[in-house]
Amino acid sequence: MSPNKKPYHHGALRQACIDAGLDFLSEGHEFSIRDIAKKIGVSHGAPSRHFRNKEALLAEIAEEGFGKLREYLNTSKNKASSQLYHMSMAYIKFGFDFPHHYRLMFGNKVHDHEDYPSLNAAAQRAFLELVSMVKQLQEAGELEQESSLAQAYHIWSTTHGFVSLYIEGRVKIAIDVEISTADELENRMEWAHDIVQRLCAGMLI
Amino acid sequence: MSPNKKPYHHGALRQACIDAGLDFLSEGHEFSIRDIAKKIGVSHGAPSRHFRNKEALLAEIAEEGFGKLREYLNTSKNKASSQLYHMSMAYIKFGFDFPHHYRLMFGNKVHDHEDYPSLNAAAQRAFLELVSMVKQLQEAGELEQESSLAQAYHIWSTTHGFVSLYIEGRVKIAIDVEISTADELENRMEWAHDIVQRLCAGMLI
DNA sequence: CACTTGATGTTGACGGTGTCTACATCTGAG
DNA sequence: CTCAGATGTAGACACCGTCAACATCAAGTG
Repeated sequence: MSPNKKPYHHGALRQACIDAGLDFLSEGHEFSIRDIAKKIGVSHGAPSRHFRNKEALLAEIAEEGFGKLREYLNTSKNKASSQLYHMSMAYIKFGFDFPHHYRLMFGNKVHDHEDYPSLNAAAQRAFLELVSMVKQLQEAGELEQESSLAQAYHIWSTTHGFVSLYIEGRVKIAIDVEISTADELENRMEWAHDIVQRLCAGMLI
Repeated sequence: MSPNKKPYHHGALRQACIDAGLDFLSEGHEFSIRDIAKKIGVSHGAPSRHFRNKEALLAEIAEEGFGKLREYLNTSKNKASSQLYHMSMAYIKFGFDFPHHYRLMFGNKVHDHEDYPSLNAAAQRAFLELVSMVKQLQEAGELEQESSLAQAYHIWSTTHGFVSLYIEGRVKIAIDVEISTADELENRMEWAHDIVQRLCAGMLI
Protein backbone atom coordinates (compact mmCIF):
# COMPACT_ATOMS: atom_id res chain seq x y z
CA MET A 1 0.00 0.00 0.00
CA SER A 2 1.31 3.43 -0.79
CA PRO A 3 2.25 5.05 2.53
CA ASN A 4 1.53 8.61 1.46
CA LYS A 5 -2.04 8.13 0.41
CA LYS A 6 -3.75 11.25 1.62
CA PRO A 7 -6.79 10.37 3.69
CA TYR A 8 -10.08 11.87 2.66
CA HIS A 9 -10.44 13.61 6.00
CA HIS A 10 -7.74 15.86 7.30
CA GLY A 11 -8.28 15.08 10.94
CA ALA A 12 -7.42 18.41 12.48
CA LEU A 13 -8.43 20.89 9.85
CA ARG A 14 -9.73 23.42 12.30
CA GLN A 15 -6.45 24.03 14.07
CA ALA A 16 -4.59 23.66 10.77
CA CYS A 17 -6.55 26.62 9.42
CA ILE A 18 -5.71 28.74 12.43
CA ASP A 19 -2.05 27.80 12.21
CA ALA A 20 -1.90 28.47 8.49
CA GLY A 21 -3.55 31.83 9.06
CA LEU A 22 -0.98 32.64 11.72
CA ASP A 23 1.79 31.69 9.32
CA PHE A 24 0.52 34.02 6.64
CA LEU A 25 0.09 36.73 9.22
CA SER A 26 3.58 36.47 10.67
CA GLU A 27 5.00 36.64 7.17
CA GLY A 28 3.05 39.84 6.78
CA HIS A 29 0.72 38.54 4.10
CA GLU A 30 -2.97 39.06 3.88
CA PHE A 31 -4.65 35.78 3.08
CA SER A 32 -7.83 34.45 1.60
CA ILE A 33 -9.71 31.39 2.75
CA ARG A 34 -8.64 29.80 -0.51
CA ASP A 35 -4.98 30.54 0.21
CA ILE A 36 -5.31 28.72 3.49
CA ALA A 37 -7.05 25.74 1.92
CA LYS A 38 -4.35 25.53 -0.71
CA LYS A 39 -1.57 25.72 1.86
CA ILE A 40 -3.11 22.92 3.88
CA GLY A 41 -3.80 20.89 0.77
CA VAL A 42 -7.54 20.76 1.06
CA SER A 43 -10.37 21.96 -1.13
CA HIS A 44 -11.36 25.60 -1.07
CA GLY A 45 -14.69 24.88 0.57
CA ALA A 46 -13.40 22.70 3.37
CA PRO A 47 -12.63 25.42 5.94
CA SER A 48 -16.25 26.50 5.90
CA ARG A 49 -17.08 23.30 7.82
CA HIS A 50 -15.20 24.73 10.78
CA PHE A 51 -15.70 28.48 10.52
CA ARG A 52 -19.01 30.19 9.90
CA ASN A 53 -17.19 32.70 7.70
CA LYS A 54 -13.83 34.34 7.27
CA GLU A 55 -14.41 36.73 10.15
CA ALA A 56 -14.92 33.78 12.47
CA LEU A 57 -11.52 32.40 11.51
CA LEU A 58 -9.91 35.80 12.03
CA ALA A 59 -11.58 36.01 15.43
CA GLU A 60 -9.97 32.73 16.49
CA ILE A 61 -6.58 33.92 15.33
CA ALA A 62 -7.04 37.18 17.20
CA GLU A 63 -8.02 35.20 20.27
CA GLU A 64 -4.72 33.33 20.22
CA GLY A 65 -3.05 36.70 20.00
CA PHE A 66 -4.57 37.86 23.25
CA GLY A 67 -3.33 34.72 24.94
CA LYS A 68 0.17 35.46 23.72
CA LEU A 69 -0.13 39.09 24.83
CA ARG A 70 -1.08 37.89 28.28
CA GLU A 71 2.05 35.78 28.42
CA TYR A 72 4.15 38.78 27.49
CA LEU A 73 2.55 40.84 30.24
CA ASN A 74 3.10 38.06 32.75
CA THR A 75 6.81 37.81 32.12
CA SER A 76 7.12 41.35 33.45
CA LYS A 77 5.71 40.29 36.80
CA ASN A 78 8.96 38.77 37.94
CA LYS A 79 10.83 42.04 37.64
CA ALA A 80 11.70 43.36 41.06
CA SER A 81 11.15 47.06 40.48
CA SER A 82 9.03 49.33 38.37
CA GLN A 83 6.21 46.95 37.56
CA LEU A 84 4.52 49.75 35.68
CA TYR A 85 7.54 50.33 33.50
CA HIS A 86 8.22 46.70 32.74
CA MET A 87 4.65 45.76 31.95
CA SER A 88 4.22 48.74 29.67
CA MET A 89 7.42 47.85 27.88
CA ALA A 90 6.29 44.22 27.60
CA TYR A 91 3.05 45.38 26.01
CA ILE A 92 4.91 47.46 23.46
CA LYS A 93 7.39 44.68 22.77
CA PHE A 94 4.51 42.36 21.96
CA GLY A 95 3.23 44.83 19.41
CA PHE A 96 6.66 45.15 17.86
CA ASP A 97 7.23 41.39 17.77
CA PHE A 98 3.89 40.58 16.14
CA PRO A 99 2.73 43.70 14.31
CA HIS A 100 0.37 41.91 11.95
CA HIS A 101 -1.16 39.88 14.71
CA TYR A 102 -1.50 43.05 16.77
CA ARG A 103 -3.24 44.82 13.92
CA LEU A 104 -5.76 42.00 13.66
CA MET A 105 -6.41 42.11 17.42
CA PHE A 106 -6.99 45.85 17.54
CA GLY A 107 -8.21 46.70 14.06
CA ASN A 108 -11.68 46.30 12.69
CA LYS A 109 -11.29 43.21 10.55
CA VAL A 110 -13.31 41.47 13.22
CA HIS A 111 -16.06 44.05 13.27
CA ASP A 112 -17.64 43.36 16.63
CA HIS A 113 -15.76 41.44 19.30
CA GLU A 114 -19.00 40.86 21.12
CA ASP A 115 -20.01 38.45 18.38
CA TYR A 116 -17.19 36.20 19.58
CA PRO A 117 -17.51 35.65 23.34
CA SER A 118 -14.32 33.66 23.75
CA LEU A 119 -12.34 36.31 21.89
CA ASN A 120 -13.87 38.94 24.11
CA ALA A 121 -13.00 36.89 27.18
CA ALA A 122 -9.40 36.45 26.05
CA ALA A 123 -9.05 40.20 25.52
CA GLN A 124 -10.58 40.81 28.93
CA ARG A 125 -8.13 38.42 30.60
CA ALA A 126 -5.23 40.30 29.03
CA PHE A 127 -6.58 43.65 30.19
CA LEU A 128 -7.11 42.29 33.68
CA GLU A 129 -3.37 41.71 33.92
CA LEU A 130 -3.01 45.47 33.69
CA VAL A 131 -5.73 46.10 36.27
CA SER A 132 -4.33 43.66 38.80
CA MET A 133 -0.87 45.16 38.40
CA VAL A 134 -2.31 48.60 39.10
CA LYS A 135 -4.09 47.35 42.21
CA GLN A 136 -0.88 45.78 43.44
CA LEU A 137 0.99 49.04 42.98
CA GLN A 138 -1.76 50.87 44.80
CA GLU A 139 -1.37 48.59 47.79
CA ALA A 140 2.38 49.11 47.66
CA GLY A 141 1.74 52.84 47.80
CA GLU A 142 3.30 53.47 44.41
CA LEU A 143 0.08 54.62 42.76
CA GLU A 144 -2.73 56.88 43.87
CA GLN A 145 -5.55 55.03 45.60
CA GLU A 146 -8.31 55.69 43.10
CA SER A 147 -10.05 53.91 40.27
CA SER A 148 -7.70 51.16 39.21
CA LEU A 149 -9.78 50.70 36.09
CA ALA A 150 -9.28 54.27 34.99
CA GLN A 151 -5.57 54.10 35.68
CA ALA A 152 -5.26 50.85 33.78
CA TYR A 153 -7.15 52.36 30.90
CA HIS A 154 -4.82 55.32 30.84
CA ILE A 155 -1.83 53.01 30.63
CA TRP A 156 -3.52 51.00 27.94
CA SER A 157 -4.31 54.09 25.89
CA THR A 158 -0.75 55.29 25.98
CA THR A 159 0.93 52.00 25.17
CA HIS A 160 -1.62 51.02 22.54
CA GLY A 161 -1.43 54.44 20.96
CA PHE A 162 2.31 54.24 20.73
CA VAL A 163 2.32 50.74 19.26
CA SER A 164 -0.47 51.55 16.85
CA LEU A 165 1.13 54.73 15.55
CA TYR A 166 4.40 52.91 15.19
CA ILE A 167 3.30 49.82 13.34
CA GLU A 168 1.07 51.82 11.01
CA GLY A 169 4.09 53.90 10.16
CA ARG A 170 2.75 57.19 11.48
CA VAL A 171 5.91 57.70 13.52
CA LYS A 172 7.64 58.65 10.34
CA ILE A 173 5.56 61.77 10.41
CA ALA A 174 7.57 62.80 13.43
CA ILE A 175 10.96 61.42 12.52
CA ASP A 176 12.70 62.04 9.27
CA VAL A 177 15.97 60.68 10.50
CA GLU A 178 17.43 57.92 8.39
CA ILE A 179 17.60 54.71 10.34
CA SER A 180 19.44 51.68 9.11
CA THR A 181 17.33 48.57 9.29
CA ALA A 182 19.83 47.03 11.64
CA ASP A 183 19.43 49.78 14.21
CA GLU A 184 15.71 49.95 13.75
CA LEU A 185 14.85 47.61 16.61
CA GLU A 186 17.21 49.23 19.07
CA ASN A 187 15.94 52.64 18.08
CA ARG A 188 12.27 51.91 18.43
CA MET A 189 12.80 50.41 21.87
CA GLU A 190 14.48 53.65 22.89
CA TRP A 191 11.41 55.50 21.72
CA ALA A 192 9.28 53.09 23.72
CA HIS A 193 11.48 53.65 26.74
CA ASP A 194 11.03 57.39 26.45
CA ILE A 195 7.25 57.18 26.21
CA VAL A 196 6.96 54.71 29.06
CA GLN A 197 9.25 56.81 31.23
CA ARG A 198 6.94 59.76 30.74
CA LEU A 199 3.97 57.62 31.57
CA CYS A 200 5.60 56.41 34.78
CA ALA A 201 6.75 59.87 35.73
CA GLY A 202 3.21 61.11 35.43
CA MET A 203 1.61 58.30 37.42
CA LEU A 204 3.96 56.99 40.07
CA ILE A 205 3.89 58.75 43.41
CA MET B 1 -34.02 69.52 -26.61
CA SER B 2 -34.30 67.54 -23.43
CA PRO B 3 -32.64 69.60 -20.71
CA ASN B 4 -31.47 66.61 -18.66
CA LYS B 5 -29.41 64.92 -21.30
CA LYS B 6 -26.44 63.58 -19.41
CA PRO B 7 -23.22 64.69 -21.02
CA TYR B 8 -20.73 62.04 -21.98
CA HIS B 9 -18.12 63.53 -19.68
CA HIS B 10 -18.89 64.15 -16.06
CA GLY B 11 -16.72 67.23 -15.71
CA ALA B 12 -15.57 66.82 -12.14
CA LEU B 13 -15.44 63.11 -11.64
CA ARG B 14 -12.32 63.20 -9.53
CA GLN B 15 -13.79 65.28 -6.72
CA ALA B 16 -17.12 63.52 -7.13
CA CYS B 17 -15.43 60.22 -6.33
CA ILE B 18 -13.82 61.64 -3.22
CA ASP B 19 -17.09 63.15 -2.08
CA ALA B 20 -19.02 59.95 -2.74
CA GLY B 21 -16.41 58.02 -0.82
CA LEU B 22 -16.74 60.43 2.08
CA ASP B 23 -20.51 59.98 2.00
CA PHE B 24 -20.25 56.21 2.22
CA LEU B 25 -17.70 56.56 4.98
CA SER B 26 -19.73 58.92 7.13
CA GLU B 27 -22.67 56.57 6.82
CA GLY B 28 -20.38 53.88 8.13
CA HIS B 29 -20.41 51.79 4.97
CA GLU B 30 -17.46 50.17 3.31
CA PHE B 31 -17.59 50.86 -0.39
CA SER B 32 -16.28 49.46 -3.62
CA ILE B 33 -15.10 51.43 -6.62
CA ARG B 34 -18.18 50.13 -8.38
CA ASP B 35 -20.45 51.44 -5.62
CA ILE B 36 -18.98 54.88 -6.09
CA ALA B 37 -19.33 54.75 -9.86
CA LYS B 38 -22.95 53.68 -9.49
CA LYS B 39 -23.70 56.45 -6.99
CA ILE B 40 -22.23 59.06 -9.31
CA GLY B 41 -23.97 57.56 -12.30
CA VAL B 42 -20.91 56.66 -14.29
CA SER B 43 -19.50 53.41 -15.61
CA HIS B 44 -17.58 51.15 -13.27
CA GLY B 45 -14.30 51.78 -15.04
CA ALA B 46 -14.47 55.55 -15.09
CA PRO B 47 -12.87 56.27 -11.68
CA SER B 48 -9.71 54.50 -12.77
CA ARG B 49 -9.01 57.47 -15.06
CA HIS B 50 -8.47 59.59 -11.95
CA PHE B 51 -7.07 57.16 -9.40
CA ARG B 52 -4.32 54.68 -10.05
CA ASN B 53 -6.16 52.17 -7.90
CA LYS B 54 -8.54 52.00 -4.97
CA GLU B 55 -5.81 52.69 -2.45
CA ALA B 56 -5.04 55.97 -4.21
CA LEU B 57 -8.65 57.07 -3.80
CA LEU B 58 -8.61 56.09 -0.15
CA ALA B 59 -5.40 58.06 0.29
CA GLU B 60 -7.09 61.20 -1.02
CA ILE B 61 -10.02 60.72 1.31
CA ALA B 62 -7.66 60.20 4.22
CA GLU B 63 -5.83 63.36 3.23
CA GLU B 64 -9.03 65.38 3.52
CA GLY B 65 -9.43 63.86 6.96
CA PHE B 66 -6.11 65.24 8.15
CA GLY B 67 -7.14 68.68 6.97
CA LYS B 68 -10.31 68.42 8.99
CA LEU B 69 -8.36 67.16 12.01
CA ARG B 70 -6.13 70.19 11.73
CA GLU B 71 -9.15 72.45 11.85
CA TYR B 72 -10.36 70.71 14.98
CA LEU B 73 -6.99 71.19 16.64
CA ASN B 74 -6.93 74.83 15.65
CA THR B 75 -10.27 75.64 17.27
CA SER B 76 -8.67 74.78 20.60
CA LYS B 77 -6.09 77.51 20.14
CA ASN B 78 -8.50 80.23 21.15
CA LYS B 79 -9.09 78.79 24.58
CA ALA B 80 -7.51 80.97 27.20
CA SER B 81 -6.21 78.31 29.56
CA SER B 82 -5.03 74.73 29.43
CA GLN B 83 -3.99 74.56 25.80
CA LEU B 84 -2.82 71.03 26.41
CA TYR B 85 -6.18 69.98 27.76
CA HIS B 86 -8.25 71.61 25.06
CA MET B 87 -6.19 70.42 22.14
CA SER B 88 -6.16 66.87 23.42
CA MET B 89 -9.91 66.99 23.86
CA ALA B 90 -10.29 68.43 20.37
CA TYR B 91 -8.27 65.55 18.98
CA ILE B 92 -10.46 63.02 20.71
CA LYS B 93 -13.62 64.80 19.67
CA PHE B 94 -12.53 64.58 16.07
CA GLY B 95 -12.15 60.83 16.40
CA PHE B 96 -15.58 60.53 17.97
CA ASP B 97 -17.22 62.74 15.36
CA PHE B 98 -15.75 60.89 12.37
CA PRO B 99 -14.87 57.39 13.52
CA HIS B 100 -14.86 55.82 10.07
CA HIS B 101 -12.77 58.61 8.62
CA TYR B 102 -10.43 58.33 11.58
CA ARG B 103 -10.06 54.60 11.04
CA LEU B 104 -9.11 55.19 7.42
CA MET B 105 -6.55 57.80 8.44
CA PHE B 106 -4.85 55.62 11.06
CA GLY B 107 -5.53 52.10 9.87
CA ASN B 108 -3.66 50.19 7.23
CA LYS B 109 -6.07 50.39 4.32
CA VAL B 110 -3.58 52.77 2.83
CA HIS B 111 -0.61 50.52 3.35
CA ASP B 112 2.24 52.99 3.11
CA HIS B 113 1.63 56.70 3.54
CA GLU B 114 4.98 57.42 1.98
CA ASP B 115 3.54 56.34 -1.36
CA TYR B 116 1.28 59.39 -1.16
CA PRO B 117 3.39 62.48 -0.50
CA SER B 118 0.51 64.91 -0.18
CA LEU B 119 -1.24 62.63 2.30
CA ASN B 120 1.97 62.41 4.26
CA ALA B 121 2.31 66.18 4.18
CA ALA B 122 -1.26 66.67 5.40
CA ALA B 123 -0.65 64.29 8.30
CA GLN B 124 2.56 66.10 9.11
CA ARG B 125 0.82 69.47 9.16
CA ALA B 126 -1.71 68.13 11.63
CA PHE B 127 1.00 66.74 13.86
CA LEU B 128 2.88 70.03 13.72
CA GLU B 129 -0.11 71.69 15.37
CA LEU B 130 0.66 69.54 18.36
CA VAL B 131 4.37 70.30 18.27
CA SER B 132 3.90 74.05 18.00
CA MET B 133 1.45 73.99 20.90
CA VAL B 134 4.01 72.15 23.00
CA LYS B 135 6.70 74.70 22.13
CA GLN B 136 4.36 77.51 23.08
CA LEU B 137 3.68 75.92 26.45
CA GLN B 138 7.37 75.46 26.99
CA GLU B 139 7.97 79.15 26.47
CA ALA B 140 5.15 79.92 28.85
CA GLY B 141 6.88 77.73 31.40
CA GLU B 142 4.01 75.26 31.58
CA LEU B 143 5.98 72.36 30.16
CA GLU B 144 9.50 71.09 30.77
CA GLN B 145 12.06 72.57 28.40
CA GLU B 146 13.06 69.43 26.57
CA SER B 147 12.34 67.70 23.29
CA SER B 148 9.06 69.14 22.10
CA LEU B 149 8.86 66.36 19.56
CA ALA B 150 9.00 63.66 22.20
CA GLN B 151 6.41 65.45 24.31
CA ALA B 152 4.12 65.90 21.33
CA TYR B 153 4.51 62.26 20.50
CA HIS B 154 3.58 61.29 24.02
CA ILE B 155 0.41 63.35 23.79
CA TRP B 156 -0.35 61.88 20.42
CA SER B 157 0.13 58.32 21.67
CA THR B 158 -2.25 58.83 24.55
CA THR B 159 -5.02 60.56 22.64
CA HIS B 160 -4.74 58.30 19.62
CA GLY B 161 -4.68 55.22 21.82
CA PHE B 162 -7.80 56.33 23.61
CA VAL B 163 -9.69 57.14 20.42
CA SER B 164 -8.56 53.97 18.71
CA LEU B 165 -9.52 51.70 21.60
CA TYR B 166 -12.84 53.45 21.83
CA ILE B 167 -13.94 53.39 18.23
CA GLU B 168 -12.83 49.80 17.78
CA GLY B 169 -15.00 48.90 20.74
CA ARG B 170 -12.22 47.68 22.98
CA VAL B 171 -13.43 49.94 25.78
CA LYS B 172 -16.21 47.48 26.37
CA ILE B 173 -13.55 45.16 27.66
CA ALA B 174 -13.15 47.55 30.55
CA ILE B 175 -16.72 48.65 31.07
CA ASP B 176 -19.66 46.35 31.38
CA VAL B 177 -21.93 49.08 32.55
CA GLU B 178 -25.10 49.47 30.53
CA ILE B 179 -25.17 52.80 28.80
CA SER B 180 -28.24 54.11 27.05
CA THR B 181 -27.47 55.30 23.56
CA ALA B 182 -28.65 58.75 24.52
CA ASP B 183 -26.07 59.07 27.27
CA GLU B 184 -23.36 57.46 25.21
CA LEU B 185 -21.86 60.70 23.91
CA GLU B 186 -21.88 62.44 27.25
CA ASN B 187 -20.37 59.41 28.87
CA ARG B 188 -17.55 58.94 26.42
CA MET B 189 -16.56 62.60 26.73
CA GLU B 190 -16.32 62.10 30.47
CA TRP B 191 -13.97 59.22 29.83
CA ALA B 192 -11.98 61.42 27.50
CA HIS B 193 -11.87 64.13 30.15
CA ASP B 194 -10.52 61.67 32.69
CA ILE B 195 -7.77 60.42 30.39
CA VAL B 196 -6.74 63.91 29.32
CA GLN B 197 -6.72 65.13 32.90
CA ARG B 198 -4.28 62.36 33.76
CA LEU B 199 -2.16 63.29 30.77
CA CYS B 200 -2.08 66.93 31.83
CA ALA B 201 -1.38 66.10 35.44
CA GLY B 202 1.61 64.05 34.36
CA MET B 203 3.04 66.67 32.04
CA LEU B 204 2.25 70.19 33.20
CA ILE B 205 4.67 71.73 35.64
C1' DC C 1 -21.87 -8.10 10.59
C1' DA C 2 -25.07 -4.61 7.84
C1' DC C 3 -27.09 -0.18 8.17
C1' DT C 4 -27.74 4.42 9.18
C1' DT C 5 -26.51 8.93 10.55
C1' DG C 6 -23.80 12.85 11.08
C1' DA C 7 -19.42 14.99 10.41
C1' DT C 8 -16.17 16.24 7.14
C1' DG C 9 -14.27 17.14 2.45
C1' DT C 10 -15.12 18.04 -2.78
C1' DT C 11 -16.88 20.26 -6.62
C1' DG C 12 -19.14 23.55 -9.15
C1' DA C 13 -21.70 27.60 -9.17
C1' DC C 14 -23.02 32.35 -7.93
C1' DG C 15 -22.56 37.37 -7.51
C1' DG C 16 -19.24 40.78 -6.31
C1' DT C 17 -14.58 42.89 -6.61
C1' DG C 18 -10.37 45.52 -8.66
C1' DT C 19 -8.08 46.08 -12.72
C1' DC C 20 -6.98 45.77 -17.59
C1' DT C 21 -7.78 46.42 -22.65
C1' DA C 22 -10.16 47.95 -26.67
C1' DC C 23 -13.13 51.19 -28.08
C1' DA C 24 -16.21 55.61 -28.06
C1' DT C 25 -16.64 60.37 -27.23
C1' DC C 26 -15.37 64.84 -26.41
C1' DT C 27 -12.14 69.01 -25.83
C1' DG C 28 -8.78 72.07 -26.92
C1' DA C 29 -4.38 73.38 -29.08
C1' DG C 30 -2.31 73.99 -33.45
C1' DC D 1 -10.57 71.98 -39.43
C1' DT D 2 -7.78 68.39 -37.59
C1' DC D 3 -6.14 65.44 -34.59
C1' DA D 4 -3.98 64.11 -30.26
C1' DG D 5 -4.90 63.46 -25.62
C1' DA D 6 -8.11 63.24 -21.92
C1' DT D 7 -12.13 61.11 -20.29
C1' DG D 8 -15.94 57.67 -20.20
C1' DT D 9 -17.84 52.87 -21.73
C1' DA D 10 -18.13 47.93 -22.26
C1' DG D 11 -16.42 43.66 -21.74
C1' DA D 12 -13.20 40.46 -19.95
C1' DC D 13 -10.27 38.37 -16.44
C1' DA D 14 -8.77 36.27 -12.19
C1' DC D 15 -9.80 36.18 -7.62
C1' DC D 16 -12.75 36.26 -3.66
C1' DG D 17 -16.37 34.50 0.03
C1' DT D 18 -20.18 31.78 0.27
C1' DC D 19 -23.51 28.27 -0.81
C1' DA D 20 -25.73 23.89 -2.28
C1' DA D 21 -25.33 19.22 -3.98
C1' DC D 22 -22.72 15.40 -3.64
C1' DA D 23 -18.85 12.03 -1.91
C1' DT D 24 -16.47 9.90 1.71
C1' DC D 25 -15.71 8.20 6.07
C1' DA D 26 -16.21 7.11 11.18
C1' DA D 27 -18.92 5.61 14.84
C1' DG D 28 -22.81 3.82 16.94
C1' DT D 29 -27.00 0.66 16.65
C1' DG D 30 -29.49 -3.40 15.49
